[in-house]
Amino acid sequence: MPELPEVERGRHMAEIGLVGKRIAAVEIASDPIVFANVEPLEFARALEGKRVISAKRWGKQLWLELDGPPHPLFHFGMSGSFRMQGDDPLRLAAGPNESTDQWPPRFWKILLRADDGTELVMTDARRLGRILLRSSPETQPPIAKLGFDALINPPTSRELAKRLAGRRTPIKSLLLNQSFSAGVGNWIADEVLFQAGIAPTRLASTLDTQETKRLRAKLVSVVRRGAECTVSNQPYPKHWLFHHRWGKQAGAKTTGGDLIEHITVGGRTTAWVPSKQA
DNA sequence: CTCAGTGTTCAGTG
DNA sequence: TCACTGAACACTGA
Repeated sequence: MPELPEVERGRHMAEIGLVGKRIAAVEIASDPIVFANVEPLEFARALEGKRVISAKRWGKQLWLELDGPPHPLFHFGMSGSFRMQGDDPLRLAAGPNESTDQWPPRFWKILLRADDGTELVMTDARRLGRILLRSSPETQPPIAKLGFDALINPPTSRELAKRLAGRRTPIKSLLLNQSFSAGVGNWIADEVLFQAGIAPTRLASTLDTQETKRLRAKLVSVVRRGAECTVSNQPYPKHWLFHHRWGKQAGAKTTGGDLIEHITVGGRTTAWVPSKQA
């Protein structure tokens, strides 16, 4: 699930559920992969009793700023999400396997209980997610290595043009590079390029001024609208490629009736509309 | 049983 | 050293 909008949803959930409260208890699932060999007891002890000052996000990284270090940093990998008891009426944050009728839900990795009883968990079925502690999250890797976040500090078209110059890689690959544009994942890259009318295989350095302007505008609008929809449990706009791109269906078409083709770019399945993207 | 998959890392290449 | 590529990772569900 988690590209920038889904992670923003997690941040929002943590903001509503935890910010301003004290962490009364922490439960850690035994998982040396997701916790990268941090001792469960040590991890729990680092958080218990601390007050949550804010919930922050950069790209796909999400962290809680506590009233003292260290601060917990979450990455959702391919299948992670935050869940809160009683939240999520439309189950958008839950995969079909993550039934909401058990608590903590299947595949839970960490449970944070606030001093008012609110409980928030991170689940991760595929275990490609990570939970770390950082003394100063924003100045340390992995966050320190990330590029711009299209929701927080998008570049101007002029700046974007500079960063595109000399990059001999398909524009889609560059968009997926987190040190270039943090938070962009596979379907967002495809959606942005579709709406901007740029073929995913185009070498980044070959985009002209108009294309760069469109790319910049769509990067910002897709990410912003995507986050708004995901946070508020609303579906994405009906004209988005998103609704038609899954499953590699032969003959799949956009809302506008244009044929969708599936190829591989940068090692990832890529949906695009040849008649609209040059 | 096989395979794809909303992500990242790392060894290998040029 | 840098930019880039592709396999590997781990697991579920179709």
